Amino acid sequence: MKTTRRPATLDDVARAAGVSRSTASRVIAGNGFASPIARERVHTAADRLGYVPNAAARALVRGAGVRLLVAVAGASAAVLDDGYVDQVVSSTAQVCARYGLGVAVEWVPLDEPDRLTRLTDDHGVAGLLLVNTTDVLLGLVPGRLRGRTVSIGIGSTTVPSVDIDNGGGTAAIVRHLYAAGRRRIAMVTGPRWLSCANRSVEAYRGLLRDAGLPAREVLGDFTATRGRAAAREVLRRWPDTDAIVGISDATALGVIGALRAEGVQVPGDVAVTGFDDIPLASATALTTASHPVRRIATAAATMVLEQRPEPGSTVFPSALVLRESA
Amino acid sequence: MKTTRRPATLDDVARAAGVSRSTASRVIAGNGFASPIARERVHTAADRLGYVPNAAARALVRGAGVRLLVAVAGASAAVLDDGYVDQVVSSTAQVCARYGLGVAVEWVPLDEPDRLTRLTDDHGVAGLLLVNTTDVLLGLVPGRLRGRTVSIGIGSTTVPSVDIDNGGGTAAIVRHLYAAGRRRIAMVTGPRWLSCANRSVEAYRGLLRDAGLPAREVLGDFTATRGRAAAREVLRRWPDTDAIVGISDATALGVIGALRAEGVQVPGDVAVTGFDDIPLASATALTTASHPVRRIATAAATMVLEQRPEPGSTVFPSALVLRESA
DNA sequence: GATTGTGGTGGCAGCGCTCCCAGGTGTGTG
DNA sequence: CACACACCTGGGAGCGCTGCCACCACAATC
Repeated sequence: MKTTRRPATLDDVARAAGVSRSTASRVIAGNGFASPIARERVHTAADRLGYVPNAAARALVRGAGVRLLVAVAGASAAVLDDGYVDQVVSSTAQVCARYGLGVAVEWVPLDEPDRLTRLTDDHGVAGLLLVNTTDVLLGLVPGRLRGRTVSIGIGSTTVPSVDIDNGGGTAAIVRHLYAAGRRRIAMVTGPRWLSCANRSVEAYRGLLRDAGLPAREVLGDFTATRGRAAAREVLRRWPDTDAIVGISDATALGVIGALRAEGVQVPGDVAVTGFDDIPLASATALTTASHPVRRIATAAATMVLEQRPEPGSTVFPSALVLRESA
Repeated sequence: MKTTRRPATLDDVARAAGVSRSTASRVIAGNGFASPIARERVHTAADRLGYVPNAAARALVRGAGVRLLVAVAGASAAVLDDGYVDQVVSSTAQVCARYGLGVAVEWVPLDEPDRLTRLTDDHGVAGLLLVNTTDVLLGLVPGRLRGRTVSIGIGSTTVPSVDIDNGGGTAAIVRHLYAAGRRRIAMVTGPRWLSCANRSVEAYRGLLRDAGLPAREVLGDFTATRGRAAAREVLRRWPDTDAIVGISDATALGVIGALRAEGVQVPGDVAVTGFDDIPLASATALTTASHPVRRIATAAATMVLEQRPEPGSTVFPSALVLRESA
């Protein structure tokens, strides 16, 4: 047993394997030539010594940085205290663990995009994950991080993205409502600056237009509070509405609360749908569309860490989840 | 504007300030002597150049590590995909961001505690946050990380901890049930190996003993599924039960589901309570006790990063949240 | 005037790693 | 048999930073 708690270094491994540090490095890092014999001996020695590469030293010499930054755009710092962001960060931290890296989260105020520049000037940043980002922010990604940046939810030509198929999910929902005989379908949308929200809205508009039905849109912001207010507005402007499509489950839950408070039956008088399939949705029997946040975040983080983001958008399908609210 | 994207180094700052690198280091790191004049000039130069210390280099020379490890003990890797762990990791990542560090999460299987040793042998680990840990695990924390380790939820003499006052929260719940006239109070407990769960159980036992009432305990595991089964067991063993205390909100929600399926009125026939006050609790009108996970995790992470964990336990109060289920 | 501080400073080694470069040893071609 | 061209290897520099050490100036003490 080793009595010294000093962790094994590459030198220790090289010595144990009877090769030079250079050769050991080549084998461990996996680039450059190395004979099968050398490879074998280095790996054996490394295993025996329980060798783990020193992330700091590696990052220093490679100029690579040592942590992945999750930058979340939003109106206030409160966006960070959110179940969605929690899942993104936590999944990312699981992936990072396998690479000897860590994750940090920071908020980028919508009205102060330069904050991103300051955050990425730190050469400790090995990669960038953009959440709820905007075109402005996308343009601010420094060259150093090009090829090490992935956006979640918002695509662009310069930065690859991983997305949920908001359009497809929303389309499935609207089609379901139509098939169930609903014809006066309203929607509580998301903030206009978020393109992923707009994809849902466009799917809704497209389907209604194809069916020759008018769109009934009220601006929302993903929250239940805003959903409540929006529901009342829908009722006031279009009293004959028989279905409300929520941009998110939280929105839909707010809508349902407001409707029931007004004595409107759900789904009897008005069907209500959400998006995301959060745990609360199954408990409240909300019809919604799935949103595999963990898988999306894991895919995005892996792209960044493997340093080969797939250009363009990688889109995960969203499945219709039928429950009682619609 | 700087055209080269190379970030400023300490050498650049020292040169701009007209001092040696040593002096600049002393000023920036804040230890050792430095004249007010030197201090002033270094800070000015650093600001002007937008200098950010290279976390990797600093960690390398200090032998300090570059990320905080959140180690979660549990039966399966699925413990990581959990809202509670998400919040801990995400809050920690917020704190870490301020220190130029990152977070990684790893699962430590209950039947393979040695995994922790392998994880902490990595000298990239700057600090350790133990979640749902056990005495065995607490004993496995290496000397190198002593003083840089905090446990969340489980205390010990060797490792400082940050806790929620499970005992106090549960006591408040049981007292409330008693005050409401409930006298045949059962409890669905947590796994025996988790001391934070046991604190709740002991508070429950103590209060019932003081009131001269018998305890009615069924083993649970924090999940809704187990809560459902446990509720049926309570009904079978003690059909006259008029209140069930759940170890968690998920447990309580399972209990309620099972009771209603059996035609038992909640809270009419049987009052049910939870613990944690998750979002679902307010939506389902569950009486519970608050559990400020974010504040707890932030406090724990700060202790680790400041390298001065308060010895013993730091306990956050848990407040009774009255709703309709009890 | 010689000694002992005491606050302030720069030189320099070295943390663990990667990668360039010079120099092997073998196999195929002119 | 000389040459080219593989493949493979070890030496060594150096990434950016900290902290030890030697040094210097100046004031206080003997």
